[in-house]
Amino acid sequence: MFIAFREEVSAVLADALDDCGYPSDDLGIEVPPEEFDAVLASSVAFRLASEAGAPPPQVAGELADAVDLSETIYVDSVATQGPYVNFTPSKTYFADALAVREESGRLDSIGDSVVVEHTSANPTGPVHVGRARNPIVGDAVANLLEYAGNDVDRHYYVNDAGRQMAVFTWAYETFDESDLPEPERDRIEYDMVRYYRTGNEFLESADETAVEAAEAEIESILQGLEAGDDDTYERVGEVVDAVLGGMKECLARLPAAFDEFVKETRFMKNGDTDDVVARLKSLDEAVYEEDAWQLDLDGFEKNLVFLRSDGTSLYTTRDLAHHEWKFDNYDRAVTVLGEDHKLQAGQLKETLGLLGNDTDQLESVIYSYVNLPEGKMSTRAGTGIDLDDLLDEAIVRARDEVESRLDTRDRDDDLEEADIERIARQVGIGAVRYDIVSKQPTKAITFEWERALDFEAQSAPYVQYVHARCCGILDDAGEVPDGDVDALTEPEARDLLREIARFEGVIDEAATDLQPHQIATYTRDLAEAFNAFYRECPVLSAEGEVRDARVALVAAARHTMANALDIIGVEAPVSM
RNA sequence: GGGCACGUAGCUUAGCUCGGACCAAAGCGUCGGACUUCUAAUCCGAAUAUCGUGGGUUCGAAUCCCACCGUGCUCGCCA
Repeated sequence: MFIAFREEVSAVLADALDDCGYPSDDLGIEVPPEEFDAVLASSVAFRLASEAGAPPPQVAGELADAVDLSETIYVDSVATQGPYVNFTPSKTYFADALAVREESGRLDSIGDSVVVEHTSANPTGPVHVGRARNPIVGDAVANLLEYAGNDVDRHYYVNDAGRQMAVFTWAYETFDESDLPEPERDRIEYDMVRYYRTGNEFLESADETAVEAAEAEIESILQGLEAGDDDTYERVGEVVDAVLGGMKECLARLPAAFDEFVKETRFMKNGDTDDVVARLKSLDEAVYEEDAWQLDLDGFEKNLVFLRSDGTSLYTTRDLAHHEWKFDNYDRAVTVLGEDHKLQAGQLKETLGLLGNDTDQLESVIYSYVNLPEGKMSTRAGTGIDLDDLLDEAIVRARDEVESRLDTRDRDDDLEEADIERIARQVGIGAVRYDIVSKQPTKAITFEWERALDFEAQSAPYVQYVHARCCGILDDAGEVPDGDVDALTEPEARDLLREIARFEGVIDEAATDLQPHQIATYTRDLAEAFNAFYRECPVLSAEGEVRDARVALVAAARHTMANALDIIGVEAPVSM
């Protein structure tokens, strides 16, 4: 509806401008304020005024007269309001909005295959809140692109060949269970991270000879990986797979699921990294300084080292091979990454271009880390709030809320223990996700328990509640009739239809901008429109055509809300 | 110090990419109202803003440009 409406407006307006002898490169199409009936408007008359030698309202009138609506389906009428040219929707526009169900917001396939890489946290220990934006934003970006008609794969790139993993492997093989503190939680990555922390502590505080011996062992692990030594792969792989297994379980609680975990060692073993290194060396930008191969990239503040003086590759070297593999297999590649990786990402893209790749197909979504009031979270140092703890606490608090509301609850549907548990989980985890996904990712967040777990505010339960209300009405309404849009005469019903019709446009724009927070903003607009309708238009007590149409509208609203929540990864409760 | 990002009511944010009906929109908090009626995790109303500061471009700037201030990130043969 909205997208077709917009296309119709563009077409008829461009024609009208041509007919009047004005340039049609700038249509000035915008969304009018709420109080207008128009779905779209144009402010182009402002800019044509001086050329036309007439005041903007007069130009607007001339254009409105020239607009030909004989072929349009969704645009019903055109009118001027001062300097603005307003386009109002037809009955078909509202009727189509009333008819949306499960498919609400899903755009036609555009046939692009897209890989969304997100999270990709090093397998060093429990997922902490500092990085929690990554899986939450990443999952939403992937969902969004899917709704926008792309064929999406979700990848987690596993850094299993870096120095960190070599340190971890050495620590795991060196220290004994008895040297370690009790694990914070009964899951494998909490068990394993104790080796990593103890190992790092040792490297920082042990005497020089002991550290040298340890470093020699770490170095031999890195060399083993570089040489493709099977035994080394196996040793490192054991640690990586164990820790990653636990992290997957944590992420599954959000839930964030992946189609593939791509290990960087894959691009070492198959020779791609060596191939990249050879090609990099032959570039004009390649320099050999201080025994290390580097790239002197234009416009970057530091050289990109791609081969250490000991001959081993670096993260970015392997990532180059990784991205060429993505380009071979997908039309587009989107990466969600923290702002601290921005410089590296810029160098990666530049270098991929030098290697002959079309870098237009690579896009990033940058987010800033969640910090504690006292500073950064770190797995190594053990400073940080574990995502598991945040989710646990969210569920506990949500459960308290559910229980405290049981006494005053109007609806007599007798919630069972299983329902209480379900609602607590949906609301608790939903609130955490919504809080994160509803903000622009570039804004810094300082973690505070009270704020992260605020169920008031502009929060998940507010929009989830609308879905639950819809489900409650539909449960009692029986079969959902098609409904006649002419029976929906109240402005609140019309406004709700407009919001529903707009959903596809919101998805289109949010997907183009890779900004899932626009969907979160939309859920609030939709919720407000529904609540106004709910207040003014009784559904079950209405009769005949009116009741049928209102039931259909509730069904359309319910599915639209469900899909909007689906995109941002927040569950849609059938009751609350 | 260089580069990048962010700065909007007391607090948390939307609007900024694409300037226009914006003398700026929400939530929390404050104050006052609405449940014998489809779930009150709801709704209605009141008060609260030099849109960081200064300049510029424009018929028009929260939105674009420049400078400055503040905060964060970054400037490793780490990732």
